[in-house]
Amino acid sequence: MNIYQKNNNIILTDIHDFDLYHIFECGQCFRWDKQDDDSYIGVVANYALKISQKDDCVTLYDTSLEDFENFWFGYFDLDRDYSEIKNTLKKDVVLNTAINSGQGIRLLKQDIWECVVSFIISASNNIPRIKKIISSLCQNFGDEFEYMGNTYYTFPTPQKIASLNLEDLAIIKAGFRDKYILDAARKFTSNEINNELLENSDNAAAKEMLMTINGIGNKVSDCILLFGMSRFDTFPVDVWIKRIMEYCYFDNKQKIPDIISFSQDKFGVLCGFAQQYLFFYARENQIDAKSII
DNA sequence: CACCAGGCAAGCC
DNA sequence: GGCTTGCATGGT
Repeated sequence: MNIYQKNNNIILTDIHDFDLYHIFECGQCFRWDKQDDDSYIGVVANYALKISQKDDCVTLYDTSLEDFENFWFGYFDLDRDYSEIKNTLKKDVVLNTAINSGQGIRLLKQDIWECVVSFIISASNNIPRIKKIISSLCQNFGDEFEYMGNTYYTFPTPQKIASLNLEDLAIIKAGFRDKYILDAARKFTSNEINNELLENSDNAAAKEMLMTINGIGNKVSDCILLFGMSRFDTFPVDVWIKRIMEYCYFDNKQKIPDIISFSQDKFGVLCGFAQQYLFFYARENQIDAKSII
């Protein structure tokens, strides 16, 4: 990969294992929106970014080299060799197919708190509505800033959300999840839970801590570990993953804990990456209940 | 063809 | 089994 600065843009050439559609549509994030010209605009931390791609050339618009090196490089996980990961996983025939479908997936380095709230909202919900609720949360309670002539909003802090009540939060139409969001904010502001405590815990202890929050169970806590804490040995199982695993490996119904232990045995420290390739493959090919015998 | 009723969607309690 | 909300779906 080569990095150039041109006008106010950062241009990456000869980039591999990187595809905007694969990265943003594999279920890990909710604040990136595809534009009519196939570029994406998203908000991360206190940055907004427009990013486009043509083959092995990627452009980050109106961004300094400093911000790229200090922030976006890490966010897009550009220091990791995905070719090596894919070569290992491709030894499995199912993963080989899944990787051919979403070869450009990368695991984004996301914020723990944002993952906590986002995946609470994801429970029993669909992606367009998840995105709508999160967007409304930010617009109503985040801080406003400008980028390329448009207004964007940061993700509200635990302190900001903890200062709200259920009536305030009703405006985002999260439904029964609003009380869970408040509980999460209270536990993060009281430091009953915080990033440092989580990062100093092993997977089991971190999950246990997260699951003291109302609205966070096994699946949501696994998503927080994988997407917010880089715990790549976790394998979140939602209905899509359950279906594709049953369809490709078992040919019948399975219990979720059995699917998890099967995957952790099979993919080891790479099972978080495997999960993303499988999720994208399942969604792209609409592997649904009808596909299962 | 418009309209409505019932089902259901990245789970959790 | 219930939970909020919004929406695609099929029936009227």
